[in-house]
Amino acid sequence: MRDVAALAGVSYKTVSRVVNDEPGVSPVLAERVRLACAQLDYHPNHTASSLRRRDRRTSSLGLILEDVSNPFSGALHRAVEDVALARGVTVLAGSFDEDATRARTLFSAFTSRRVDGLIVVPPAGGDLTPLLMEQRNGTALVFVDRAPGINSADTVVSDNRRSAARGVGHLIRHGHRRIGFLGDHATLWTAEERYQGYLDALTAHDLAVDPALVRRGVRMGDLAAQAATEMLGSADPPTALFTGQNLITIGTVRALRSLGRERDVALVGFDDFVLADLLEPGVTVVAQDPAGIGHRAAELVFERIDGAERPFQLDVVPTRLVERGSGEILAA
Amino acid sequence: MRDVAALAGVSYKTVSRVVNDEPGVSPVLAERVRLACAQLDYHPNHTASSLRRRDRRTSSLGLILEDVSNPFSGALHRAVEDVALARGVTVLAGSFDEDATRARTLFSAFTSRRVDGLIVVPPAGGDLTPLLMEQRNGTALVFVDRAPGINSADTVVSDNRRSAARGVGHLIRHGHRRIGFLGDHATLWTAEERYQGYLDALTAHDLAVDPALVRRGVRMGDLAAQAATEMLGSADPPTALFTGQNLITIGTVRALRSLGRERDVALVGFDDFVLADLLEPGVTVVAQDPAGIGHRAAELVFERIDGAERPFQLDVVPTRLVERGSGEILAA
DNA sequence: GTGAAAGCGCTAACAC
DNA sequence: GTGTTAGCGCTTTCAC
Repeated sequence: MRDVAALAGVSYKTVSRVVNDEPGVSPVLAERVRLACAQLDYHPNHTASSLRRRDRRTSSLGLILEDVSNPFSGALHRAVEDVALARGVTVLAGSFDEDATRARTLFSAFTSRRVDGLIVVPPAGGDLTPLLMEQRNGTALVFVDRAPGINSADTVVSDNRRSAARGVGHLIRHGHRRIGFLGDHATLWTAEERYQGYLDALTAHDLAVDPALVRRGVRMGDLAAQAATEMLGSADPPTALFTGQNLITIGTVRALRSLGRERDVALVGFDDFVLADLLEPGVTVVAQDPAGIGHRAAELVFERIDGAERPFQLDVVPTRLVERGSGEILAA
Repeated sequence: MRDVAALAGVSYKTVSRVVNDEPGVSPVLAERVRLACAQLDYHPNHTASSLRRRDRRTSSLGLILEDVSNPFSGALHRAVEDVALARGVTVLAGSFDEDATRARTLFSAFTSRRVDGLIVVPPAGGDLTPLLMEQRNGTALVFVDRAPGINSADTVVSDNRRSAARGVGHLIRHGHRRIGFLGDHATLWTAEERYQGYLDALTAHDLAVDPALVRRGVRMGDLAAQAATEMLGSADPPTALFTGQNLITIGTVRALRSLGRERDVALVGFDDFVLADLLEPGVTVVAQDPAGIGHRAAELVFERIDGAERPFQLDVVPTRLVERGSGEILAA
């Protein structure tokens, strides 16, 4: 920048004014400065500028996701990016991979870079204190996908419990009385919510909960397939299955296939997946809206960055029940 | 940091030494400093430190992808992240969405933040000059997925041409003589390479190229479906199809389904997709290795950051032919 | 309208 | 071992 000033024959500060489009520079000088910038291939150092700036803004956002390579995270990431881009804000994203230590590493990488805001999928069993301290220090904070127990930051989640109940209700309405539940570990907030939704639906229809029809902690597709196979092979098997997650649904489809019962046992899955409609039968799902979640989270984080002072809010993003065939199989 | 120094009763510099684990601080003082850090909830400002540092390193990497929400980009991103994390490096990622302007925006956001290295999917028709200038200014640069015409940076790509030839050869070996090609626009480097591979395979087996069997620029699934339908409805239809991209493959599967010809017309697709094995028949594909590409690209970028001086190299990551049924349908 | 000087949080170089 | 001073690239404050 010094070189630019020298070449343009103006002062340091004038260059700064031109670069930042500040008013009060004569057009002649401004043009001379711009020329010098181009000649020297000058690029302003954003990091130095935000260091000195009064507001300390870095125009960057940290995004702590479960795994940038899974479709849910990807869609959420993309939505955040789009909102951020419109404001000239850059996104730092990372995967914590259900590992609280890795989440901490990401967190400190982001805060040491002084991001203006943080959008975080809270790791199960992770300690949120550092996040909340940063929030008090002025970093905008929004939780997504999972609601931490405490009401201490804006939070955006899917309507897990009611949507799960709706999915199970759908099966009940198709005549099923024995509905199996295959879900993720109870320690995962979303998994627990969806399980509660399953229970809600059963009780709402005066159906008893049979522990033999509940399998939790079967996130891996193989585990899910095995659990489904066992359940269907039992003395008093279910006529329908509700699966609480993507990979579990897919594992279950595989199991039904290899048992040759995919047209016989009804299935509703939580969370959509590509090609669910091309399978035979198509898989009925409760579809989440990850882009909607990301979009909303970005809006909230920017409201806070812009200084909004209001109580913390919990936003619940609606889901859609997508009927494709598997969920409409009638009870025998 | 000043406050920490004051509280610990030491100088500015001593704090810096402790924070950076520099040798030559007495354990007593070090402990006092660490205590003060904890008490004041002090977090070093990484951005200020890299400003002053001799090497100017920001320990950050820019990643310019087509779209963070597509599975290929996601897997690549994740692989880069993992290599970077192991070195304490943070990744900034963005989607250019096949829009050269958006790519430029990302580029300048990243360079103004002084990333140490840049991993870039070069946009079709985009101007690479700014990237190459940054490279000369000392930013490590690696191109991925598409090889720009020029040999002016390390590049990591899939073995597009030969893999496509292999896929088409697979169909020929199953007795097909009339093989349709459905691909993306010729302006896309990968699409062109795959088309050339298609031609290679035909010529290698002394088969004529019939322009009626070639449709390019059908990236949208609908377009692909329509093109496939038309081709199969023609007077002298193909007995097999080779599709040059993910979405095109899926669109084609839909078309075959609605024509009821999925067990009759052979299909090999370029690029794998989830559940390809659960369709009936399973879809045979040439599977790329996006994680492998990302991993290699990250290695190369860090080699350059570490000061490696060697000619620019072009790394070609192998693909796998995954036989699942659709590609093994024999010619009538 | 323009510029000089101070200082953001930190590290480099060198003195003690 | 430890502290002092200068300065990274920039914006602020305030004087002209």
